Amino acid sequence: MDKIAKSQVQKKPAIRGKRPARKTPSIRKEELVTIAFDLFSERHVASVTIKDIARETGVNTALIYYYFENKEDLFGAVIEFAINRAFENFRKLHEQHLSPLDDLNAWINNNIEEFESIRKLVQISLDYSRTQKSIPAIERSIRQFYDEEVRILSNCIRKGIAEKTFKPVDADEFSRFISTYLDGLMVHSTILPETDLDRSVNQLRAVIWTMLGIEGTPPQSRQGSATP
Amino acid sequence: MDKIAKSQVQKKPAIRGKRPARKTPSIRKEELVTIAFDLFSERHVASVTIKDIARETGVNTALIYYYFENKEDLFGAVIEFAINRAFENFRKLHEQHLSPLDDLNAWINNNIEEFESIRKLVQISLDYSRTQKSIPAIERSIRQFYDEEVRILSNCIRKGIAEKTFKPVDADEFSRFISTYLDGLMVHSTILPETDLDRSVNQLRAVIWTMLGIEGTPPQSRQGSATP
DNA sequence: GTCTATATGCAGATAGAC
DNA sequence: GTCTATCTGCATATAGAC
Repeated sequence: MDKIAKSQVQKKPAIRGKRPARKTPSIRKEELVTIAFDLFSERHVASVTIKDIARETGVNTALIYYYFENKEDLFGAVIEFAINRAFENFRKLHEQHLSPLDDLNAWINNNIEEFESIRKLVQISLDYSRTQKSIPAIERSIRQFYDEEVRILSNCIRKGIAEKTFKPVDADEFSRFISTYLDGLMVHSTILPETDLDRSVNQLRAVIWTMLGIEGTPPQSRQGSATP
Repeated sequence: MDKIAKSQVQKKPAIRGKRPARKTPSIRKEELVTIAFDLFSERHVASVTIKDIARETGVNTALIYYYFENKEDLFGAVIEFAINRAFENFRKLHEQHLSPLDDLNAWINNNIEEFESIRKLVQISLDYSRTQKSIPAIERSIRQFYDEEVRILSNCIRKGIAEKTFKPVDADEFSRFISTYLDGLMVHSTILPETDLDRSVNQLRAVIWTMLGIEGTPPQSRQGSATP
């Protein structure tokens, strides 16, 4: 009884928070990683200071070193986080749809929906690649991300070809082509912010439809949200 | 006579160099810009120190401040330099070839030949875009670069369509598509260094040939140099 | 035009209180 | 878990000699 009471008393003062409420490690860590992810992708690691991240998160600089060994460690965690999130996203695409065409459309739509977050991931991967540092685990993750993206698309195309709804093409090669184009789109939209995403994706659809000999006009994305 | 002799004498002591031979301002400046260009594109501005550039150029840190106001100024000069060089390169493509098909091939080949230097330019443009700073002159240059690249290609496609050697497509839109794909390729080859450039370009050719309904198989790039 | 020497400031990182 | 205070080192930038 006394012991329990005591332990309760012990907890109370711990809960009385200062400015930023005391959070469980995992929450705080995730919070830091998410914010660092945004900052790093927007401005490059070297241009973002630990203080920037701390300020943006609303915590003190030193706290970052409580959760991460150093800036590089944080950067690693950020890449890992971004890639894992992207992978989770791929899972949606693994739910088997009925037709390869539906799968294809789902794949494209997913890329539109997740455009911003994929763009950030690509950007950070690019920044990482320009680092001299070599962290095998991260490199593996990045490769896996691209492989998985291409694999999903490639499977769907292969299936379509087998079913004769798509004209025969080299599925792997063509998937890589599409993936590369999308990367280009990410870069373009960063360099030229006025880039019309919907138009660019519609153009991609036009090419895919022609290459795969799909009948009819491809579905068009409209500007803004999906709501009418 | 005397005046001429005197001017010759004046020059002599100037030529007596220390470790790094004294150079004319324009040479040195260009040298610094070229080296900075390589470093910035490989490693991002913020990760390259003035000392790095000085060391690589074989001069003293302070000399950089003799030629440039500060690092940002140097960065601006680097972008300007890179874009101008790219523009000079475009001039080749303006020499009118005989057929649109030759023009198209020339355009693609140019992109292969200049791949490294365009990649660096794209990389630096991307880095610049992530800077908060807005230097209108630079932004204009970057836009002009993309516009020009697309314009050249688009003209050639338009001509081919007029001559009925190409199937009708939206020339501007399709040119932008190709340009975007190439940007993607630059990114890809940085992130995934094992990227097979020739294969990727051949795949691009396959798509272009299909989209434009060009008869026969497109010319294939082989690995390595053009020599047999 | 190029160097030596140096000021200055700030970013990354730690110690230790609470 | 979070903060205050502080050290350290290095990068940008300048002054001034040659």
